[in-house]
Amino acid sequence: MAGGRPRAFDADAALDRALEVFWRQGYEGTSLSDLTTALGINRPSLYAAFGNKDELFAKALNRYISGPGACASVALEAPTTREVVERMVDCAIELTAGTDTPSGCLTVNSVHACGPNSASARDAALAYRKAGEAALRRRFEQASDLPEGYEPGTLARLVHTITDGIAVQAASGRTRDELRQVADLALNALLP
Amino acid sequence: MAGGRPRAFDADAALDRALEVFWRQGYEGTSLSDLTTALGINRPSLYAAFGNKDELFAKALNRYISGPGACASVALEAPTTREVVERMVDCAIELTAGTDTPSGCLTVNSVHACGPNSASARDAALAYRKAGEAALRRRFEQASDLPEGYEPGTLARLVHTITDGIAVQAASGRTRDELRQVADLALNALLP
DNA sequence: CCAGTTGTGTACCGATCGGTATGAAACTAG
DNA sequence: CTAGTTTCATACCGATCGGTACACAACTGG
Repeated sequence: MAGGRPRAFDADAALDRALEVFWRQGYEGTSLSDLTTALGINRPSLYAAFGNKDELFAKALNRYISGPGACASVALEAPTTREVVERMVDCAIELTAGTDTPSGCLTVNSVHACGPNSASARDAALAYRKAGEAALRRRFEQASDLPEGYEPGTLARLVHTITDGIAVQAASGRTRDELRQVADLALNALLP
Repeated sequence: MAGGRPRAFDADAALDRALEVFWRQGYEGTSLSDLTTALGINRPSLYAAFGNKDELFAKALNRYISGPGACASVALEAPTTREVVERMVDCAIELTAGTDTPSGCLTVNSVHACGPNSASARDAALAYRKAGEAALRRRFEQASDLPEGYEPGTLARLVHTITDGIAVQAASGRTRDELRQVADLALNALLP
């Protein structure tokens, strides 16, 4: 049992770069050549380290959720309903309209990859989205300060709808400050 | 001056089918082979009638805006601010979660086509989106019943954000009835 | 009939797609 | 050193991509 030739690149850093490419160009808009040039490695190394394109996307999506997108699950820990929603929306704005990262949301983008060869990427994104919304609903179900007439499931869906909308707006070029105004208006109307 | 061989297909009906394919699969997810089989014509006929893939997409997008998406501009004619928003949101739900048409919104989908060869499709979608939002803002600017503290531009952006979110939710599989509940909650909070 | 024009069908173009075979290079264990 | 193992680099695979050349069919005006 010997350990062969050491790999000449940092797999973690490479995955980060893959995430950035998928985030900017989407699953369908990213080719293997785009990936190999961005990662600075050649094709066989990519396949040996990450599997095929679908698996690499799945790993990048994983990193997206647990890295820059982690604020969404952290937001659930806020004490009040209002603060949960507030942090959730703030997270969406920073994530999708931040200046250091591509515009838009990777999961929202991937939902719209509906070509015949994109089913696996789309399904992976849908699974994360579904789980995220279920967690938000559970958080509201356990809340004691939910305003009268607000159903947990419906509120969760509305918040998710708004953060999705923010992602689309960010992908359309809307700036962070513009989205903050929109978010303030929505928040003050929804949970005054 | 003679009129050559008559074309063997209905160009209008073909364009409708092209729209449906782009709507369901997105610009990047739709190949020329998908189009020719869906339209029932062969490649040279498609190119002679509609130009290249980009031009066909532009024409399909045009038809989308002036056909099923026309409810968005009709909504602006409603008498009150509340009704404008109400119809706008209803339009988004019917358009993106209707049972006779593909799920999701073509312009929202196309914004997420950000591969290197999709710039023209993306730009066309962005132009329509920008124009639609400007029209909504102008409608609110001329409104006399705008609630106090509501800025026309911000409200227009929020409504657009919500309709975008609805489109994403519809593309994710959410049903029309679920979206109606979400829309009701949002509307009652925003314009009680 | 003929000439001119326009659409149709087939068969093809170079480029790129995702994915891989192959052999040399770089390491570890003995 | 050698044997075994893993990675790297090149070069390639069939399939599909968007787009087109070309010959023939179907029409109109004379």
